Formats: sequence, structure tokens, C-alpha cells
Amino acid sequence: MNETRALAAFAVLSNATRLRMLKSLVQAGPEGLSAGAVAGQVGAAPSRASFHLSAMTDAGLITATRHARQMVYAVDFAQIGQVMRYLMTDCCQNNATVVACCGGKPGC
Amino acid sequence: MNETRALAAFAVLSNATRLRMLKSLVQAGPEGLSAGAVAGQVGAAPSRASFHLSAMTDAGLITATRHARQMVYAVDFAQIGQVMRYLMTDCCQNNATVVACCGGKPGC
DNA sequence: CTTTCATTTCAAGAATCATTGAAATATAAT
DNA sequence: ATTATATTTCAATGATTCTTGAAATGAAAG
Repeated sequence: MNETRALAAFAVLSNATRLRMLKSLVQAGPEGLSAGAVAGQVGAAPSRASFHLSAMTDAGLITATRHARQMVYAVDFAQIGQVMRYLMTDCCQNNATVVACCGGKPGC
Repeated sequence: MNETRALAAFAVLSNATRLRMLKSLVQAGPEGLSAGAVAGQVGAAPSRASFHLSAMTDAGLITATRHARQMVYAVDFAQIGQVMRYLMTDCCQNNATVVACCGGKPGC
């Protein structure tokens, strides 16, 4: 994970439609969801869903595989972990407060 | 932390100038840095630095306090922790792979 | 009270991003 | 081959965002 990739990841996450798509895909788990299913869950037109799913794929946050005549998208959890790690370590220098929040401390 | 605030935070983090400003402010620690010092460190014109620092302040990632005739900005580590937590928990449902990355596992 | 220093605000233009619907592509079924 | 389904691509439009330099504001010093 470098700065360029992190910036691309944050850009993907800064859009409401895409963030909801990510949540839908997280819920779907490793099986993933078809483009049409994602579009349905977030209430987006097919072309709009495709546009955003491509952006997420290009940024490396999700994977795309064809399954018969549908495209199936799934979250790349390791990549998201890398993004979080970049923010925690490269940006925040493992600041204690930040680390504590991620460690699941209730006070945060 | 809710979706709206998280989106604003990601938008802030998706710009190279702002991400570098954040890194400079992290290095500066709780003392913070003046607007001019931040501008100097990232090589930005005063108006441009002010624009981005305002965006970061509005998103809640940094704090602004006047000190004589200069504005001093400092990272709000708790807020950044909240953003990370939102991504880990609300978006990724504490997925094991994501959590492991943040826990500092070397394999990630 | 004028000057100086630090920062912000403003307006204009450039650049990027998002949305829409129509057309095109890819795959499968009849 | 034709038809149907799923998705992507494309072009046009609209909406945000970014950058720049000039002007305005806030605060301290002479």
C-alpha cells in the first residue's frame, strides 16, 4: 500500500452509493453479489452501478469475476485491511489513541 | 460517527495535498502547526492551504485554535480513530482479515 | 492610527466526478 | 440464427471540487 493506492481507496469510500455498495458486498460475504443484485440493494440504475463497481474494482477494494452471464463482485478484505493499516501506521504513526479505537476500546 | 461524517472524512483523505497535511500535523503532535507552517511543508500557496485546512476542520479531523496572529491546527486523533472504527465495524462488520491487519499482523 | 504579518475570503476558470438514457457487448436459451 | 438477459460503454449534461491571485479580515507592533 502506497500513497497513490490509499488516495484511490479513500476516493472510492467518499461516495455514498459506493460506501453502501461496499456494505452490501460485506454482508454478502466471500460469495459476493452480481452487479444487478448490488444495483438493486442500493437503488441504482444498471449503468450507474456498473460505473461505481468499476471504480471500486480499479481501486482494488473489490474483485470481479464473471459467472455465466453475470458479473459477481466480492470484497477484498485484505485490501481494505491494508488501507486501514496505511491510515493507522503511515499517516498516524501508530498513535496510541488511534490504535486504541481500532482495538475495540469502548471509550472511543 | 455516522455515515455522513464518515463520507466527509473519506473525502478529506482522498486528496493528496490534504493527506500530506495530515501527515505533517501528525508529526507535529499535539502542539500542532500554524497554517503557514503546514503550507510550507506541503508546498502550497496560503489560500490553497487555508482552503484545505478548512475542509479538514469542517470534517472534524483536525482542530483549529488561534494563537496570537496565527492559526494553529492539530490532529484530532480520536476522530481519526472513529473513522477507522466506522470502516472496520460498520462497513466491514469486524471482518477477521480486516481486524488482523489493524492488529499489526505481519502477513497483511 | 498606520503599518506589518498571517490567514481567510472571494471570484473566475479549469479539472474532475456523477448521473442519465441509449447503444453496444457478452453469454445463454429457444 | 434469433431472442432474451446481464452488464458495460458511450456521449452529453450537470454538479462538485480544485487552483490561482487579488482583495479583505484579524491581530500585533511601532
